[in-house]
Amino acid sequence: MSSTGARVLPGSARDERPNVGVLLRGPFQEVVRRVSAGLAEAGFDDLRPAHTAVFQHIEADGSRLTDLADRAQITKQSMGYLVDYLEQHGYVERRPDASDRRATRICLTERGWGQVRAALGIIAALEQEWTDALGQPRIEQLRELLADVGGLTASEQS
Amino acid sequence: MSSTGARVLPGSARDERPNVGVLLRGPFQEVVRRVSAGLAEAGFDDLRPAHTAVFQHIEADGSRLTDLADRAQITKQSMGYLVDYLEQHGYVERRPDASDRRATRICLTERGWGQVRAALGIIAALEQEWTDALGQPRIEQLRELLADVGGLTASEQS
DNA sequence: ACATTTAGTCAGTCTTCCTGACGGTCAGAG
DNA sequence: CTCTGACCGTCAGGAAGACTGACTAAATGT
Repeated sequence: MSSTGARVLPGSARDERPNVGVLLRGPFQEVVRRVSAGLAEAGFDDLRPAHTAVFQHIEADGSRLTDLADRAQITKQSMGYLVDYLEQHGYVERRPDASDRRATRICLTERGWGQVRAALGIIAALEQEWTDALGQPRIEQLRELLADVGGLTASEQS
Repeated sequence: MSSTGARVLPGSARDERPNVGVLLRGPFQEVVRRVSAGLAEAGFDDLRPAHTAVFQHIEADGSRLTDLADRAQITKQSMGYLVDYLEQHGYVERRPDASDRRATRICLTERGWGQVRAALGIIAALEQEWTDALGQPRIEQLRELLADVGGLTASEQS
């Protein structure tokens, strides 16, 4: 995900102490790299980083385009573009929404579900690697701290 | 295979436990958002996220285009594009390299240094916010854990 | 001296986002 | 029942930022 670029966080090498931005970036981008590589290896080689925005936010019984766009923080047009691609490649399908004829529900196909399972498996494997290296308690601590920090800003958002 | 959890529902909300990828993404993107917003407010409103790649890797006495491209993991053409823009907007300047007439050194101007200081200040302020909310020891712990996890993969890279 | 490598640019393309405008649909008010 | 405004999704056009391939000029190694 080349678009993960933080805006102008300077100085990984110059500072006495790397700042939190730099510290967070390393592990985060490692996750991105591993998922991307692992999916390609598992046969899902027609997916690009941007498509994670869809898989990450779609609900089990299907979601509306507008909802997906909101959650992924992109415009509905951009989301439409991503969904078009995924539909052509058999990962999702559009179904009419029974309760609202304006809307369509974006649903995962069997192939789409396979991709989700694969991605979660890859992340679980990576977490296991980290656990093997640092020990279960420290990873547990890391999870907790990240959740706490994430919670600070999640509540601020509208 | 990935029947580990059998859970495999997509979406951050549906899993019993968010995976590490999701946990890392929140705080990381918060840093990105804050730096971006803060720089714009500080008058550096002609910068885009991609320019991070330059400021992050440039050395105090200037760097070569090729070196910057290598460190940022993009092609030298793409880096050239970014440097052109920053040069036009007064953040960097190209100087001939005394020891190699093929090369030019990309150096930060005074404005470029100002941007670097501003970005570091914004990150420091955010870290202080987190410290106020969670307490110094926990943030210290977080730094340490992130550094450890980052160290795992930094050594793997060729 | 000549072949190879290296620094940087030029040209063209592709992906992924954006804004603006539009047609179909829903829902509440008169 | 119809009007009006809000909402769902698509179409059209454009820009940013990355890519590949081909090139010039300079340095380096044999």
